[in-house]
Amino acid sequence: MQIATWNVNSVNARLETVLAWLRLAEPDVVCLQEIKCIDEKFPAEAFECLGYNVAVHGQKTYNGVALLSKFPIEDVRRGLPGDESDEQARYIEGVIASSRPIRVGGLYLPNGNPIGTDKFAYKLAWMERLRRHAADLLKLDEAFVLAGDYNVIPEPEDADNPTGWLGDALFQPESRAAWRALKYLGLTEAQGEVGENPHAYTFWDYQAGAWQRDHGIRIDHLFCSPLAAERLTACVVHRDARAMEKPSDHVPVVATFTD
DNA sequence: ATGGTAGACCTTCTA
Repeated sequence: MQIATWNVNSVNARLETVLAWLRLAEPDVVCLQEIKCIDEKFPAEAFECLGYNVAVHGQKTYNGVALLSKFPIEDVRRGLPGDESDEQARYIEGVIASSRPIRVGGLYLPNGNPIGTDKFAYKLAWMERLRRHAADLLKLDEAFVLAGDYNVIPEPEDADNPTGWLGDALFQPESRAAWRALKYLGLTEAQGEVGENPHAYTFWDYQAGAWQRDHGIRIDHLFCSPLAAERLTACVVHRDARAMEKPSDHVPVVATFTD
C-alpha cells in the first residue's frame, strides 16, 4: 500500500503533469493539496480513468484538498474539527478500505505569512486544532496517516539556507514547537524512518532559480500512528518531479505500508 | 532592501 502526498498548485493547471506522474508511480492513495477549485471543477473523470476513487473538499481560487484511492474511500470527513467558523478547505479524511484498512487525513496547513498578523495566529490555532484531532484519532487505536503540506521547516537541516528563513512563518519557533507537539503525541514521521534521507527537500520556489540552485526546504510530511508505523517499510521523496514539464513547486512524497 | 515566478481571476491576493 503506497500513500502519497503532493501539493500540486492547481489541479487543473497541473493535470497533465499529475496524470503523467500517477501513471509512472502508481500510488494506491494520493492526498492532493492546493487544488484551487470548487468541487464541481475538480477533474474527477481523469483520475477515475486511472482507476481512482475520488473525494474532494474544494474551494474557489485558494486551498482545496482531495483524496484519490484505488480502494473504496469510506467515512469521509471534510474540514478540520474544532472551529465551525473556519471556511478554508484545508483538510479531508477518509478510511481506505483495503484488506487492512488505514485512515488517511490529507492536509494543507496554513502558510502563516507574514508573522505578527492574523494569518500567523490562524496558522498556530489551526495547528492546535490538528493536534487535538490527532489526539482524538489516537484514542481509536487504529492505523492512520496524516499527510500533507505542513508549511513547517522542522529543523535547520531541512533548509538549504536556514538563516534566510528566520523571519518566515514556516521557520518560527512557535511553528516548529507546534509541529513537535504533534509529533510528541506519539506519531512517527515516515521520512527518515525507513532509509530516505531524513532531510531531503520537498519544495523549491519558482523564483530566483531556487530549483537550479537546490535552494529547497522540507515541508511536506507524513505522520503515522503507532499501528501505521509498524507497517511502514519505505518512504521516498520524488525529487525528479520538480524537473517535469510544468512542475508544481512541491514534489510528491510516497510512503509504503505492508498490506 | 528588493525582486524574482506561478495561479486564479478580473485587479489584487496568495504563496
